[in-house]
Amino acid sequence: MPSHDLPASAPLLQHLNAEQLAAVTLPAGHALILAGAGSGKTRVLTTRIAWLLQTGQAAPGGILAVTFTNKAAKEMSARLSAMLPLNLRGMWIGTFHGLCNRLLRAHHRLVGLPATFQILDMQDQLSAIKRLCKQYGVDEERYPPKQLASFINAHKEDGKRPRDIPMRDPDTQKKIELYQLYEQQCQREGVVDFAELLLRCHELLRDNDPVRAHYQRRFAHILVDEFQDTNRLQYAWLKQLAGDTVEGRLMAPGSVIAVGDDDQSIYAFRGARVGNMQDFVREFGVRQVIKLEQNYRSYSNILDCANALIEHNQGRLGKNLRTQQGPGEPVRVREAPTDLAEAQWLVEEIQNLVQTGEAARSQIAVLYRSNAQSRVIESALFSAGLPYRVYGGLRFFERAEIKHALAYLRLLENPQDDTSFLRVVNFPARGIGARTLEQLQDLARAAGGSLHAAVGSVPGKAGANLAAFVALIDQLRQDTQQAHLGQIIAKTLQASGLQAHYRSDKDGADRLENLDELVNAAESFVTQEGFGRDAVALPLDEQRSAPRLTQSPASQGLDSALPLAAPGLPIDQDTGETQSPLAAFLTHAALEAGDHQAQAGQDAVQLMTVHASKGLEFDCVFLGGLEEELFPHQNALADPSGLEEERRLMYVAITRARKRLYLSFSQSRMLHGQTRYPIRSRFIDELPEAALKWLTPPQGGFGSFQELNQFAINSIAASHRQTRGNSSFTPQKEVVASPPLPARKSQPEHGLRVGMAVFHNKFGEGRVLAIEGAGADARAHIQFPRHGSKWLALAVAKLTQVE
DNA sequence: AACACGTCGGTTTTT
DNA sequence: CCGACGTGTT
Repeated sequence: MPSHDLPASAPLLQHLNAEQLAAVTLPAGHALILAGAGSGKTRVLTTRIAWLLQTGQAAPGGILAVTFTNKAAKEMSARLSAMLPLNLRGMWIGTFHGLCNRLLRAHHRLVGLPATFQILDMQDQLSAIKRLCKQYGVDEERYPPKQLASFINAHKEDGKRPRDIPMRDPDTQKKIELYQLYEQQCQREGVVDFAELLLRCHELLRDNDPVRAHYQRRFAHILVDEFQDTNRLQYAWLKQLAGDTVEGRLMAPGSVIAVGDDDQSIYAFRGARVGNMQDFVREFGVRQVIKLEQNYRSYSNILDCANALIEHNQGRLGKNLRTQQGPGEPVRVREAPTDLAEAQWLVEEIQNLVQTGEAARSQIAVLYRSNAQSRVIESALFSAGLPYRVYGGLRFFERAEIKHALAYLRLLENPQDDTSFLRVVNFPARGIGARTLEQLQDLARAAGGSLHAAVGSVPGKAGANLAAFVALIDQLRQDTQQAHLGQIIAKTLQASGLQAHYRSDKDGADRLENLDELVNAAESFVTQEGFGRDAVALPLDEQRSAPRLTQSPASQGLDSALPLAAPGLPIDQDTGETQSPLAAFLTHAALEAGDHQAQAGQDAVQLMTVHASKGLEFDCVFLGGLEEELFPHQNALADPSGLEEERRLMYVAITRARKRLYLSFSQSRMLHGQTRYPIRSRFIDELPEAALKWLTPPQGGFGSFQELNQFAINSIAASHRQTRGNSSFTPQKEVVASPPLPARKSQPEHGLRVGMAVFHNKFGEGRVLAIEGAGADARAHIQFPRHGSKWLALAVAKLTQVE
């Protein structure tokens, strides 16, 4: 390895701009890199690592790079190995959960976990909680399992165990109790949920000085991707790894590089804390904040929109994207009369783009705020015969048949896993009914053991059936002792009766296929992991260098941890214990739910939520439904921080587009089976006119949010004047939303007049309060007794006069 | 044990 | 309007 060899590193640094170069070649120490959208963030991260290695400032074993998603981790690894002919295996590159899992496997004894501990995904966690609730006779109306799950997860992600939670009301106390019981249940069964992986790992580092010291020494270079999305616990975990805090100051000799963009923080709802960025600067004594503002993705009209929009947020770290590309096309804005018309227009526009060769289908994305919006768009695309692909939905390892198969496999590994036991004890059906299981659960609880252990105590026919199930599992375990992973799974599918069950099911063909795919996935997993069989992790002192050829392929996850057992370290002697291929595969299945198995449509229009689009880019982006209460979403409007997150979301959407951006909104929209008449999103009004091209008259219709807002202020003031002394006055939304009375009188082609009684299919009978506009833009303000007052577009609303 | 019916709720999502 | 889920029926 060349050391401090500038010529050698020169090609690596060749195509970097000044900001990027500065970030890549930062001297050791903590730094924050504010990386704007499309500014080459991943490139900087990977080049930084490559540069550290190439210049001999770091050995592979000294590097820890952490991301949120497996996708990001894989991309980083891929780009790194393309850059350097180096062995990546000593490096710790992975997700927070993946890395924590690795640490916990290596030190499972220290944290009191069995070597075979299994990971619960969200579904598993929820069913474990439901089971717990039934067991303890919890009123599921009062304490919905879903709510309990989020209570538990939120506290774990805040670093809190049951005893750390202050109990205010009896309700909270009950939840704390259940959290504690849930913990005990998990512990007894040898399972951990996602949040537990992080918390347990955090506690491992916190409570074991030599372990912590060891990793602190080892990971001299820590790099964090998407730092704005870290939660409290992840940040605390990073701090543990970075160094000890003495009198409030972090004594960290190493280097933590946090890369993120506060303007793209869109996951507060799941615990992300942008505040970690400011905290990081303060607590790590960061002196270097580097901004990557040069954008390599979009034309300037698009960036102008992004910059102007995000400018409306308060308390930003401050950043302005710039580009050397020209203005490009203007950003198109269009108002549609209905959501259906919006979708049809969008499809026509897409067809144009494709036919003129402007863009490939796969380079066109349709983004929306909520999944429900995809329905109309999908049907329009479908009728037009345009191939499309919808992101999201079930992933491979989340499919029911796969989860069933995995449950059998988990029982082979860990018979105590009651969640898995219950999932498959009677699937396929074995005549073990709910009554029997209730009985079994009672017995198990009384004995304080697992269901598996209690099977023998169930009398009669039911007991015999249960015993047969247990015998099946035990037999299977025995029969597969010497088998390869693929064989184990194939045998399990057969012996469990799963295969037979789906074969006899008239529409079980897909599921059968998926089960076959599971065998394939396992085989390719083994092959892939096998590459790591002779991997050596080089500790910083490079004392160990001998390949550990004796390890089983699947122990790859451990091998980097092994050399850490430096002399004097109270690390389990058994970290040399290899994980079986099966155990490794089960972990893999839990931590990586697999690809969204969408249609393999090669060249298809891409449909997804704005959230799902983060990190992606497309030549052409359509963003529909830009309406108040949809985007920004109603539920986010309650507090200013919610609105700001919506704005960041809009910012993310805008910055996905390379060449063309289309924004649209509709005068009416079907939602939850009700037609709504929204007004256009305030976000549209926050964009610079100069960068826009309105495809429909901008002032047509209801006017902007600002206008309504201004009117609201006036009208509330007016109402207050009028209703002075009337304490019961509350500004109703409908009142607030009424525009001023029309100054001009229009020709009433629609035949409506103020004061008239009308009938509407949905809202029933109502009275016309006001009419505004003419022709296609005509709207009436109508008071309905049941639904309050509504502004209806007369071109759209079906109204009939009532005598 | 499979099916039918009624109720309820309904942003965003990764691990 | 539409899907998930839970309860009740055959």
